[in-house]
Amino acid sequence: MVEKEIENFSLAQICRSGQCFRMEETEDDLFTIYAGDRCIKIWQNGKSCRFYCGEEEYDEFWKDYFDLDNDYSVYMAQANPNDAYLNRAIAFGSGMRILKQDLWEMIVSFLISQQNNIVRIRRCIANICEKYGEEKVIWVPQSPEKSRQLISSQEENREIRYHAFPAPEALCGLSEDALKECNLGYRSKYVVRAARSVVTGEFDPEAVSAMSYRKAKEELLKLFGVGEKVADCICLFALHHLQAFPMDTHIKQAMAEHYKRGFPNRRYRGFQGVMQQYIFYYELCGKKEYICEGTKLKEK
DNA sequence: CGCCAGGGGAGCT
DNA sequence: AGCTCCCCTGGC
Repeated sequence: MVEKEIENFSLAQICRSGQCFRMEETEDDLFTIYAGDRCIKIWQNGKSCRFYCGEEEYDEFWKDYFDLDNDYSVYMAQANPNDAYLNRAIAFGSGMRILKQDLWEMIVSFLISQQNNIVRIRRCIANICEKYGEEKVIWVPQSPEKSRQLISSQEENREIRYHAFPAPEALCGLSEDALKECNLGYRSKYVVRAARSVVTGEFDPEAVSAMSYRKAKEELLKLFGVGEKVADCICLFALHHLQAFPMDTHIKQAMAEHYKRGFPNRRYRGFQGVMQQYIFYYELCGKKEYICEGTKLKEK
């Protein structure tokens, strides 16, 4: 059990931001996050966070995963004071983080994301995890009420079974259409071929992780089904290349409306991706009329 | 049934 | 860079 006070960190916002498809608010203020073969429950009320894991796991994995050593107020403060739109977006998503997710998982997730909506992307990923991911077990407090108290004895805990994200080896032997059963549609062959590329060594995640943004993107673009936008999403959400600026339909729309002369890349050199994420989240969730209920947003 | 949109991509010019 | 065509599912 790890207790922290964290500034500019909102699991609710990250959850809705579309960079992570295996994260949900299970109960009020209680989040469940799956990452690779891990799973964690986190309770958050404002700045107060309670990670249901040991100090060791927090230090060696989750702290880095959520980019918690990085001070995002530095990025936010860089916004041009005359750019009212960007400042609105930043204020709306002030708890945003760019996660450091698993490379293989992000390749598959964003291959699936193309011509697809977020609800269905989540379902597709849940399907392939359930069918091809290794079964895992963790222990969590048995009820939301109890989760609000500190619990150390394991008898009071309850086991949770879940499925890890499938390894490339679990998918490389499938026929190209096999994942249509998981609702992937024509994207099935992209995922199967990507798995083969990894298993044959043609695409080496370790090596790509060590590359610069340019080189990594170049390698990613070699994968069948990976184009500009998907490559940039992977660079941003797995490799933490904060200069990557994925141009999806929402962002294109925002650019056309608010940055007719192009996004000021000079000004935000090196962290355009962070600004992109504030804008994306604002376009996705900030436009409709919402009622705020704690960390939850309800459509009016 | 048709139509279209959902965080595109490949393969051309 | 811009165009066409391709691809699949879900909602109306």
